[in-house]
Amino acid sequence: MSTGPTILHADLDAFYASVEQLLEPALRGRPVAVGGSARGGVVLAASYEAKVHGVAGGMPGWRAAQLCPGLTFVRGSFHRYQGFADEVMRILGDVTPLVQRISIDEAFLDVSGSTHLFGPPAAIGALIRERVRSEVGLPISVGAARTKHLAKVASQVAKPDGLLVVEPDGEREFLEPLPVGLLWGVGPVTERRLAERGIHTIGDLARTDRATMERFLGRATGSFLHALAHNEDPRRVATSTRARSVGAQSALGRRTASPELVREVLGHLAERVAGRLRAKGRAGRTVTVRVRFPAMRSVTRSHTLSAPVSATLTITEVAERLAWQAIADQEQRSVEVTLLGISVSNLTRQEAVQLELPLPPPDPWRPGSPTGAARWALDRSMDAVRDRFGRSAVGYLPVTLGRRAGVPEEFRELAEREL
DNA sequence: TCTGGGGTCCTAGGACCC
DNA sequence: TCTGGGGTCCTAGGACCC
Repeated sequence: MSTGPTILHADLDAFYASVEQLLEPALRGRPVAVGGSARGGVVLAASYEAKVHGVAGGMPGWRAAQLCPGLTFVRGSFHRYQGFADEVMRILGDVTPLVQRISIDEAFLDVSGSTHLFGPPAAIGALIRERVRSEVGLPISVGAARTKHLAKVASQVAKPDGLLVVEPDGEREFLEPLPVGLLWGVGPVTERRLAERGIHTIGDLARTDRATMERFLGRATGSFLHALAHNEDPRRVATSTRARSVGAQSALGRRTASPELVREVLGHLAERVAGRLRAKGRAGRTVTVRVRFPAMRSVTRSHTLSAPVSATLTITEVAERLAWQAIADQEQRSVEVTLLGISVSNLTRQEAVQLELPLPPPDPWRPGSPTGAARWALDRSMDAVRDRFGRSAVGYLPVTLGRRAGVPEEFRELAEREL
């Protein structure tokens, strides 16, 4: 049992934007936004030169342009990112087999068994950074500490392009002055709630009694943060858990919710979701639909079926019914929607012979449509055609969807990729 | 000028069961 | 006379992360 700072957190800096600067030398040293434009859309990633002006991921493009004159918008080379990230992960794997990848561009490493080969954690961190820089060409920050959580905080503090080792006897001193927002699980809302009580730093948080925190943050969050502020690491960062849901959504701009639009969008989303479920050999009992209205007001409606489903048409039908429930609840004659989404949860393994039950009697059940196993078999054969000839080769819906708001197809494909 | 897409987890109320 | 207590599932909303 090691007591040294043997957990490393390695995190590529402004990953998408750094790749763009690597691919296009003219962008180096300049503020870059991946995604969006000065007229609209959303920024998916920003280079550090843009971040110093306040540009951040998730920000509307027009706002980013306002904050940072001279910002260059690039569309994004989404088909390239996975390869660069995989290269980096391969380098991490050279240091230790104990690598836990937690997203496309970051991973935890347990290097307790590697120090006899590569030296102390600080040397290992430096080696990783040097190799990633020289062999891939990207900046990466590394934090080292006794626990995963603390290592992650350290890498955030080390950014950009830095290395920070927190020695065990310096942990309290390190955490004390840091803003609470650096803790995993403290977002803007929690940060504001804490600030209202005069709690700004992790030190402030550690001095607050647990009961108070649980009262205004909820039991789980309160006790969790209490433990973190005292540098206990109660939550295991989950290792390779199975997906609990599969979903897809699509921003639409601002469109009137016509039957044609709803059917077409939900049909495409169901095709994506159901296809991914079948590819994983899974199916789910709960179908959830999200409908977003102007001003970011969104509602969800869900329905749990008696048996798991993964057939495109079945998911489409349930989703359509749920979406109209949500829209009808708005009590307006003409309803505008800005986003539709479908998610399937309550997942189980898809058995070879699928018993996809018809919906209960009150549901609109199309008399002529193939049911249950027949639908699933039909989907499987269309999956096979798509595997050979591409996604658009065959489907239930004509690809007539007009120009929609939203991100390039390659971004969705990157996002839905398994790590 | 009007906000992406993929997820996870927590909370709270109600239904239902024993 | 007038209503326990615990557990589980479902639904809806929301915070958060990358």
